[in-house]
Amino acid sequence: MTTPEITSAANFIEKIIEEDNQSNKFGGRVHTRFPPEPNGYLHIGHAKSICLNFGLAEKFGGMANLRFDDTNPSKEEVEYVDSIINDVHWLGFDWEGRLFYASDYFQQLYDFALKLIKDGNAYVDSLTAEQIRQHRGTLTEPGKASPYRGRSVEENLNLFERMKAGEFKEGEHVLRAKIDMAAGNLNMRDPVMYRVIHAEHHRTGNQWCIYPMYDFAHGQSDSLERITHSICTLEFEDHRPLYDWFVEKLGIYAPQQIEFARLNLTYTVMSKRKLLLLVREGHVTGWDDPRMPTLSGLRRRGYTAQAIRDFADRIGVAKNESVIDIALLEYFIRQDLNRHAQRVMAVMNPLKVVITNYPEGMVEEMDAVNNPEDPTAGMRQVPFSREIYIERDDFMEEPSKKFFRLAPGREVRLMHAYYIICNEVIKDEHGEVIELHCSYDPATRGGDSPDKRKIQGTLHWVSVAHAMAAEVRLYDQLFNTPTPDEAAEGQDFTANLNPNSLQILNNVKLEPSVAHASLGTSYQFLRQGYFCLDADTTAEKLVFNRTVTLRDTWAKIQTKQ
RNA sequence: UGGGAGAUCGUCCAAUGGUAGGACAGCGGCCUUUGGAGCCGUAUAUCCAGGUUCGAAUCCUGGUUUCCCAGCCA
Repeated sequence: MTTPEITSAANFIEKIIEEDNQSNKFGGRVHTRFPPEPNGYLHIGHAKSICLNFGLAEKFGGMANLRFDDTNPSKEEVEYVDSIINDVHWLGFDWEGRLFYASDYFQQLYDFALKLIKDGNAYVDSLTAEQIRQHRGTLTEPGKASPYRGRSVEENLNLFERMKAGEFKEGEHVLRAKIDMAAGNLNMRDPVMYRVIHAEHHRTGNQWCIYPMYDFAHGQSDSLERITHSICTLEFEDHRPLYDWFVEKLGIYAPQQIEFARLNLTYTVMSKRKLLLLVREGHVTGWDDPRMPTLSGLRRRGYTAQAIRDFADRIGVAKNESVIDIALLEYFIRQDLNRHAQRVMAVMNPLKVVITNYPEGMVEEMDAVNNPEDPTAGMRQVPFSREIYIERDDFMEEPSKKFFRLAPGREVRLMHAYYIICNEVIKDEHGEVIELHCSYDPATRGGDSPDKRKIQGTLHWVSVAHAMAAEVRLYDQLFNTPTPDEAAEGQDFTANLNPNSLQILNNVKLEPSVAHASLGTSYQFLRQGYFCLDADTTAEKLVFNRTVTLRDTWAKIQTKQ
């Protein structure tokens, strides 16, 4: 990789770790983990967390685990497990065999619960969910004790064992921690530890019908794996006292939890719930729709792991809730692809040009540089002939002052080929331009003239006889507002969906060298942007996705006018 | 007086008592066989009010304001 090191200042988590190493808090160990719930596909927000956790381990010579928080069988599926494993790998991280599941610890967690019951720190409650909610109190008023709070250890043990044995229906009983119903922190008002769920678990099958709540599983899982720094997002800040309480009552190893602000991006949404809704309601074609902020979507769109990692490095880590401009992500994919993508000529919206003084039937193979940023990328040959396609937007019958492409009487350069002058404009009966008659200067072969005369415009082109047809999918932001979550009164975020987020071009002409395109390979379509071959490609039809446009100063000039 | 956490250029992130700096975005220019890339330059910020100090983004006091929490979700 030629990507230069992104050097950012130490973030606050690295500073904490440095201090911990100074004080020998964990004996110099650094052990993190990325703990997703397998209830959806990973998105770029997760990438931030993955890069953070695995990056920290790398930086401090420690380890990072991958652990699935699979405590709720009613929402979790193996499809998600597989995609998550694949995505973390794709990003370029390795858990070195330390792939764990919270469900690995179900027996241990059950034993922990038994201890808490025996010590009088947990009890079986038989209130309904609704009653529990009412007893919890409100943000400003304390809760009140459940009538079952005083059950004896024996009775609790008996009931809990029968919960486990499957004697009760869902909702009949739960196991609760006995803490403080008047706590200002609602998480401490006797939180539920276990609930009955009669559902098949993707790993433990029907072995269990009671499942630990996340709050009773997560901290202990970190403890069992001897995680040193349990990094999580801000909303778990007020769960930390609860995790600390469990660890203390259980007398087990105590990791240190550190919270950071999750990633938000303009023009997209970043919650699994909302992404799932987009998929379920058919607003996108699937989790890997190239407009989705999922890793599978970005990958299909043509984003590289390197670009995403560089992005994650650059945005930093802090506790300040922030929204990153999507332009920053685009900057990093352009940077990566500019250095690595082969250049190729593609005409999106073809306009036929006949070069009247070029011999009929003649074909020349023109030498073309594959990547001016990378001398090792070599050269290729592109066939040139009497009839070519150029971009319709590259011709203007009455050009404005700043337009320096083709126009009647004007000379432009055909990249890697010749200078041409437009002599005649052919129109159909509606006045629509359908063809241009031009003449070329044979002395300018290769795109350079002996007299060194100044040529303002350089156009890309494709030989009519050699052109390959393709479908090209142009993507725009999925939402038409930077903050789609802020929907108008009475509407939800789907009201902000951009109806024009996908535009399909069916008549794209490509130079023949792309015949060898393989899935996922990125090209720069000269002067237009970066594109990659899509999985929808068939033997009959090439399909390309536009990853991102090139920066376009002409477009900017136009919008200013 | 419910609990917890934040507030620095337009957007992110730095600066931990000593010249407020970087990136993206913007603007201007140079260069160019991609109106790409690259290069150079440039404007813009410490939530507010007091206080401590030779000196405050940083420390103290008091405000303002934003976010999170009342799932048997994670």
